[in-house]
Amino acid sequence: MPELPEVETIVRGLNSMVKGLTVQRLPHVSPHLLKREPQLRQLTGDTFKSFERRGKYIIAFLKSGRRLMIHLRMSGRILVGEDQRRRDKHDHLEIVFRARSRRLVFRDVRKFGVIQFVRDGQQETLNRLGAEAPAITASQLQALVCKSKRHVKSLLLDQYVIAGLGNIYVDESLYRSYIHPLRASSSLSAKEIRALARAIRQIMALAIKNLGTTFDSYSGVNGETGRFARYLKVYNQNGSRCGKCSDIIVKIKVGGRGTHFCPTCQKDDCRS
DNA sequence: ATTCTCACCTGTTAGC
DNA sequence: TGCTAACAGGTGAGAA
Repeated sequence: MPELPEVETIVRGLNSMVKGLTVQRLPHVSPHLLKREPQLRQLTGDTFKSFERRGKYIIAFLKSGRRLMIHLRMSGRILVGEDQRRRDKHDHLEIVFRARSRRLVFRDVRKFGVIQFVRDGQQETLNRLGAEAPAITASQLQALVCKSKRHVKSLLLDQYVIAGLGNIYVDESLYRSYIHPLRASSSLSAKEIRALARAIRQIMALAIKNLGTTFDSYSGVNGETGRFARYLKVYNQNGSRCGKCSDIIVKIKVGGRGTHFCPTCQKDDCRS
């Protein structure tokens, strides 16, 4: 579910609502989270100093010196509110803080989300992540793209190439730069690479400014929904008309992911 | 070595 | 209307 702009919105919300709070108790921790992180209950008594984002990861810095790493995957959400709401069947972690009876809930319908302390293995994963999508430059992208024959869509989804892009923003970036999703990465011209890098930066900036994209379930920590859906040109727009050429937006599968594009604006005639 | 496919889990929706 | 299959914002293990 959440891509970089959504995670960025959540991290900002955590820094405004949870920073400085001390964990009083954990009224609820699901077994599947404890299986991944048996020491999760050690959060009790610790204090959240600050939150940062790296790619789609949330990193919480704790007073004890440890760091907690959260990945929301497809359906994970973090909600912060008063400590008296009813527990949802998909709530897997509840944190009650000492001050102001504030409560944090980790909710995740599909249970793909991961919460664990940062150890060597997790640090290695963070180290290997690619450049941050909102800051990607044409020369960085050039170096990444030229070595691979993979479909450009699949390459852009690879977090170890560029960190933060997901299915929505890859489709939107390719549309904005007139590139067909099935193009071989190494076939992109210098001009196309410049356009793509610029599109990625612009779309990330606009999406962050609009608090991300909400279709149904995503929201920030206070429940506020993202407004970027109104700017979508191709994602989920199959069947409607392209805003540039009036052709019909189509949907295909690339690397197992639904992929939306304009067959006229994003020509596939030079795939290799 | 790089790249592709599938499983992970639950809910919703499209199609018969 | 009801059943079933396919699909969903992501990623990693194992196969090719």
